[in-house]
Amino acid sequence: MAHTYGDERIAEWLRENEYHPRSSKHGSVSCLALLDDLLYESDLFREAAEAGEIVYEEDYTVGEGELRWNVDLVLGPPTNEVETPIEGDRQIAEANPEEIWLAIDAKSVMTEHQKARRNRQRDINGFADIMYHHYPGAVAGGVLLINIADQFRSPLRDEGDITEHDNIERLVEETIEIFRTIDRSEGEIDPNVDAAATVVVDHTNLDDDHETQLVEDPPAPGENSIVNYRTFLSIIVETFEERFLIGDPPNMATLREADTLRNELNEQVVELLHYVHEVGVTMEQGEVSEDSIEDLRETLGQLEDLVDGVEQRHAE
DNA sequence: AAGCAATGGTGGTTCTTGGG
DNA sequence: CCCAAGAACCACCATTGCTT
Repeated sequence: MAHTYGDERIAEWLRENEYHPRSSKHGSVSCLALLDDLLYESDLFREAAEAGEIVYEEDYTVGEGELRWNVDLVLGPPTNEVETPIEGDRQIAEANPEEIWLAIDAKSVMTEHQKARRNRQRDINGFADIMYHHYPGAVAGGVLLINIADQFRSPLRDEGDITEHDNIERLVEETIEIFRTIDRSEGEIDPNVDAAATVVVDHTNLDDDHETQLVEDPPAPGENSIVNYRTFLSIIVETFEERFLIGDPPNMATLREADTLRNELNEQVVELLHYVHEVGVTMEQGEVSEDSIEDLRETLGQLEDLVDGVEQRHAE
């Protein structure tokens, strides 16, 4: 039986269900469909999943406080020694992961594109940044559902209040462009997203004969665009395989440590600059105080200590 | 198992601001 | 005065934990 890819499966779901902005259903559907795509496309991943070496979890909370994020789908090695059995026809177990190796956030822009797209762009960037902070090296991807229907009924608005979009093609085109041009990590381990997909659908949310369709013609991204769903999928598969399934996975503990150390260095340099400035000002006034010299000297010493720490830890 | 209130995430909507 | 962009708000959904 032929495999149905995630973009088509989202469209199928929308064809049979009503879209509700406050529901997490559509996001869940697209994430699980993507999970099936990964299992289908990557032999290495499927084998690891079948062997119980990788599990998945939906709606996973990363970090805490300000740096908290609810991730729609995460993949990683399981926490407990006890192997969770694989249930259902999906060849991967659902369990709590020990580390996060791959994280997917699903977002949608169904109406009010003008305003919503900037918010979603911010979400995707924030998501990638937080993932990098807690799980440096984890592959981060975003799936963005974009509606191109020129009419849309929002369940949040008053009955009969149908949103009409003239110039919807231009809006969708610009929205895709925003997600095409957000910064990517391009194989590096950095606070950017590894890949993002834009899935264009024609969905009115009206109970009429206008059937929901997956849109693949322009302005929907073509196969050679990095926001095309299938291209997105291959970038995710390639990055994920190379980083976690071939050879030794990166040591996240070391990466996290390096990140805090780098941040400390940065902070110390900023402080140093501040005191350099202070000394400069007092020199202009012709009255260099012993205090400001001492502040500068002290900060310099602290920076030196940090550098020593780096050397001890990392020099061979 | 069923009912219920509390809670938090979500994406659209409204309000505010700023530039022309 | 108008429009676009950003911030703040809000109504609803799903989930959880508790009680019956």
